[in-house]
Amino acid sequence: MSLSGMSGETETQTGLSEFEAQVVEFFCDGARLLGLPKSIGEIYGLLYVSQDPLSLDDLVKRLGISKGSASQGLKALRELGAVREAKNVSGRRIFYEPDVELKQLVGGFIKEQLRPHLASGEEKLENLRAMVREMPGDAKSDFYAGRLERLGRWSKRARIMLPLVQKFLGR
Amino acid sequence: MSLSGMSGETETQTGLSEFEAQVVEFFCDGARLLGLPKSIGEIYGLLYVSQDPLSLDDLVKRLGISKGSASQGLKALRELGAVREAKNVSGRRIFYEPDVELKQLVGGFIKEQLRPHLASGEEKLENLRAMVREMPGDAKSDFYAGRLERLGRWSKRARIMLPLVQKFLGR
DNA sequence: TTCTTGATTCAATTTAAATTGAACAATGAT
DNA sequence: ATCATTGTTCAATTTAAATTGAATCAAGAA
Repeated sequence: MSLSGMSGETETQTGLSEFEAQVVEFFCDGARLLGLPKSIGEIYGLLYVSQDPLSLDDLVKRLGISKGSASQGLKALRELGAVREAKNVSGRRIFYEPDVELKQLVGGFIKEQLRPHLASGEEKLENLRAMVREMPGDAKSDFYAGRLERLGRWSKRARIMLPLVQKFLGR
Repeated sequence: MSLSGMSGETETQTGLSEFEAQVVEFFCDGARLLGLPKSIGEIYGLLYVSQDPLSLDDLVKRLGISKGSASQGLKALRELGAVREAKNVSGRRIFYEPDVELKQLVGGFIKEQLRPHLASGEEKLENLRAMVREMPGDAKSDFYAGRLERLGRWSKRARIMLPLVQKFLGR
């Protein structure tokens, strides 16, 4: 409990209060868990704990990260639908605020991170099936076919599961 | 379609057939998706595509990985409950086979990977709540309290969700 | 138009994670 | 007991990923 003046903080301040730092760390852990770079967790975390939208420059100054990181992180977060531009009062500088609806966050993550991987997996699985079809029908190819069938069931489960998860978490 | 002799393969062979290689790669992708090292995907993948249990040495030779990697990878897979020792006919060498029940795999992953992280998150969240309680009750601390409340809801959702996912995927 | 400020890009660097392999333990055979 | 074989550990290395920052681009302002 120190860095941030307890009173009139402008948005030009530097560093984080103890509380802010801990929230940021909390989201870092979250990012890791999801396989995202920690800078993304930091950025989202600071936006999450801030009452007012922040600019790229604010993020750079307060988190002590580079402009490059901040820009790339914000880009990723926009693509995930986890942040949006706040409607802009002042000049041409863009301010960001977090989307705090779990529903959106989960939806974006599934759409941007999970689905593509699952789709490429499906593809590879189909290739494997084709390879087994080419094989002479012996005991081994039967074994392979069985294994692939099982993989197909896993994959199907995943496809059914995702919308359910999404539905459950939305609202 | 080349490396593996189409006929009498002993378990001492080297390298992977095209089919095996593709299955192994499939599981590598899966491992990445789950945030696990690729060697773990390779090991599980090769076990998955093998009719007979394999020893650490088999894995080293066929995957071309080091003994260290194989040992550590098998350890992790055992802890996840993703592989088990096959009952041992021959000498003191240990042979492994995969657990191919999605239910077990998911259960192990949740128990070993997810739960610990979620638990530590809960802890940090509780710390944050304590910090807010210490704050003077002004507009900002109210804002913080609101944000934390929301985080608490996310966390609760996750706690409810996991058993459901597990139940759905098991059988 | 040029100048200034803000944002993006990407090659170079740094950091973190996974892998190696040599040394060490453990276990069984002789 | 010793020897031979198998498995583990962990410091050093390699590899992959994230971060930096200088160059570039874009958009108003003058």
